[in-house]
Amino acid sequence: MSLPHLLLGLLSEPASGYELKQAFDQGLRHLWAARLSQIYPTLQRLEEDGCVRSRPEPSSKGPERRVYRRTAKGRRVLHRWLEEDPVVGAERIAYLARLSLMGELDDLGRTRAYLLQLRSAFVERRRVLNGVEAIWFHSAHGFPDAMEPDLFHGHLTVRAGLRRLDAAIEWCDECLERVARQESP
Amino acid sequence: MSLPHLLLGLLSEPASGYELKQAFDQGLRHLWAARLSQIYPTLQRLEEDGCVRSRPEPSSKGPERRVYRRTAKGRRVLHRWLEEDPVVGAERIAYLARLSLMGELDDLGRTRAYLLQLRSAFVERRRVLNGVEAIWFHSAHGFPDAMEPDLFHGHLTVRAGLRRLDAAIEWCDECLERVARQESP
DNA sequence: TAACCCATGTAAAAGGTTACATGATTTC
DNA sequence: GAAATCATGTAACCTTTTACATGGGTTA
Repeated sequence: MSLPHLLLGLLSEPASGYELKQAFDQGLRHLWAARLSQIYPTLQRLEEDGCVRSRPEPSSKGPERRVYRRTAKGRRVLHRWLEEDPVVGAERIAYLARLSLMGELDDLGRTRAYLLQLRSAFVERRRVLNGVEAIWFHSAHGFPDAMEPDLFHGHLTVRAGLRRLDAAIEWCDECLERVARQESP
Repeated sequence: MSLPHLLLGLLSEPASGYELKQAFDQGLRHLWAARLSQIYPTLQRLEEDGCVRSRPEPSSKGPERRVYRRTAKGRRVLHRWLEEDPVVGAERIAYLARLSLMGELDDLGRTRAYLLQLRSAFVERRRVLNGVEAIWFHSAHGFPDAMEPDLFHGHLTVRAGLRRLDAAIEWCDECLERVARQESP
């Protein structure tokens, strides 16, 4: 749906497929995911379309790398995509879809266990994202009100992640209380 | 990834493909989406696998319907899926992924417009979900602490949606303030 | 010397969207 | 008479996952 555009966006600096995968895992991992087996063919297609150009370069460690650079056309395609209106309401939240059908089991103990697992996963993710924000705080000039555009926008989405996780954890607590009330009225 | 399981979950009552689509649009629309062109073949595959059985039935209005029923095997498959551990961290949030790359445009006016569009979309969705919760309140026996299992679990996910939307709207406001400070320091 | 990281890919299958095709009934 | 709703599907295409395949260099 947008992997080619995301790759173009990450190619503000020249990078290999392997590095782009790492950029996904570091910068976008709470927003999107991509496997190497998807990234490599997508880069090839972007090159066929003239949005990137690549050339092999020797690597300090390991085999030769293929380094991709954004072309003028790639930049135009990226900007056109960035200027589109936001798409809201297409999210899929598998763990909630499953929860909403768990009445079928008629086992509130199982529901409680599920909610507790969700809660600890959220707490762990919040811990990690807090660490990410701390790195931002130490490394970004002008934090928080005079940052470089790339860092500023990246930081906005980190804040979104933290707020979502806080909300998710509070929701888990609300649910656990309601399960308790439902179990022993 | 789980459409067959979601359809099995929605088939607590016999239903046609068309009705299952409506159930998606009403009950799961803030968690998952599915098109009719995906639902019909998936039901056929579930029937081949012995998880549902179908028979044609006359319709009061319009053409003949094909009504599906869950089999004992379908029930077992569903329960096994419902007992799996929750999968967290696979969500894809396209509008945030795009925002995180919008530094490329170097145009805070565009960022502000994007955030305002997001905000009003969230406000509208919250309005709709509040309506859904009001229907729950009026129609569910024992609301909120002695509800039927299906309704109870469905309501938990409505609460999740409302909390997320509240968090998303607050986040938009935080971002808009930061954009303003970034623009005129 | 084993495990891990670097680095690139291909192939098959599954999941999902868009477009096409058809036709009856009800409501305005 | 037109538009919306009811109702079922197929075909082509795109996206994503899973599994397979290869091999050099670094570190414990």
